[in-house]
Amino acid sequence: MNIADHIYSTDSANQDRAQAIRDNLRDAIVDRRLAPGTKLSEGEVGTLFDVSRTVARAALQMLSFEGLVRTERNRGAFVANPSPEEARQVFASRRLIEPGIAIAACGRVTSADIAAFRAQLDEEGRFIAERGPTARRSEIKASGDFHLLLASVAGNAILQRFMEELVARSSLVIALYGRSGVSACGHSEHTEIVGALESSDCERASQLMLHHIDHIEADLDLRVRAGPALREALNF
Amino acid sequence: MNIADHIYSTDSANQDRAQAIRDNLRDAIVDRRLAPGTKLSEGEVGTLFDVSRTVARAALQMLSFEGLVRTERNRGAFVANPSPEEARQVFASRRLIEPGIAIAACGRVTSADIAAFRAQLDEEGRFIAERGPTARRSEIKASGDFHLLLASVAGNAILQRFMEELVARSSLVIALYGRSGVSACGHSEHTEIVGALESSDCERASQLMLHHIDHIEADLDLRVRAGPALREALNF
DNA sequence: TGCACAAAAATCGTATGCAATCTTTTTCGG
DNA sequence: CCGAAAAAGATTGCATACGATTTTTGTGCA
Repeated sequence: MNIADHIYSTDSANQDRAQAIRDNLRDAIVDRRLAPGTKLSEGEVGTLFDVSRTVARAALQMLSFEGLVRTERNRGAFVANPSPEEARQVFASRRLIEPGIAIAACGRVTSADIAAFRAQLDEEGRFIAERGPTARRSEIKASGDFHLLLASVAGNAILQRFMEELVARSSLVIALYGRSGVSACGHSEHTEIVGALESSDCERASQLMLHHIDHIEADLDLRVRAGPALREALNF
Repeated sequence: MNIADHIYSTDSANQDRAQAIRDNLRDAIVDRRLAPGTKLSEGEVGTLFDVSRTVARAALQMLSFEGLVRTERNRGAFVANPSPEEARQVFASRRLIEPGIAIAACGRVTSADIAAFRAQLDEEGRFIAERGPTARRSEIKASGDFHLLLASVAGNAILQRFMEELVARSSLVIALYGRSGVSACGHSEHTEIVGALESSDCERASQLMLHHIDHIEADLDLRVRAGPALREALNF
């Protein structure tokens, strides 16, 4: 567990240290520096971030609300290990919400937003071109960030938060059940969506988003495997 | 603040006392025993429920995640006072999500579910018939419970949680900005929705739900008023 | 009387301590 | 040598303690 090498610096006026720790841990979970099932003990988190157990505990509680960690009474917190059923629910939720978000974003998008999308797409492309596990992680993260950017453009704080949770959980799911790298394919789809936004073709943006989600889910192998079940049974 | 007269008894296998307190407070907020803006100090909550500040604080943190209380650093927690803009976002989110939930529920509904819906509708009707503030509160709660029941039938735990949050926040919004009692109207619409579910007319159920939400929102008066703004400015 | 400023009280943020629970290791009988 | 019970160790749940910040109260001066 070598997190905490990013010093969660003066990064914005953080009301809470707990929140900063949560953000750090979430990033670590989302891009797989922390594998599903990993135990996150209050004490360890506390020492790593140099805070007391109290605040470490608060951070873990937040992550548990987001579904990124699962806590068991008197046992502790673990990075979530979503079941295939949970994975399906995550994607069902996204299929329901994201096309609507695309439409909302389409109705409000500005040229500045388009520029931000272009920058985001460039970054995605860079990571896809690179090799190595670090680039892979960054690629997953960037791909998620595209969807979060779209959600922020849509201008609904509640839906944005829902999407933050869904995107984070999707990353976990993809890490666990992802088959190939649909990455390149996903990237081109992102590009198409931005194109639709730019030409204010909201209906098309919405449809593209729906298909995009379908493609991502289609790449998953959600058959129950002996491996995870066994690991689960043995308490990991 | 005379809550805690419901003893949150041996009610189910309670994993956490904090969760029990959260549920209690949430109910109190949703049916207006706690008015928006009310201060919820950690100490007071703690003594009321006979726990330490630690666990009271955890409960308040949960409510803050759900958007039912707003916490200000070094100042404490207050029952949320949603702005008109927030209110709009709550209903925009519901318009996006609930029609889809109706469709999902329609595809999975069993006869046992239908019976549960009927029972729920009966209860709603009872409270509408009654007079007095207590019945009013129960009526608001029952109306929300209808939507939660629908969400549970839909069988997606994630969407169900989202709906729990949205319904709770809606109750706050209605309490703040509700004009009349659309209650009777809402009740008849609920009945229609159950009818559509029973006849497996998913498309109709979805449309009815959409209109239902529109009707609820149409009953709100979301113009910015001097009153709340002033109270807000004066720190309440 | 009214206002500014200071002291007091209340409340929050956080660390730490203790009991309860779970996990691991040790020990003992077969 | 192996398995089961017991002890030791680790970790969580919760309460409490203390400094920091905010709010309220009290007091003196204009």
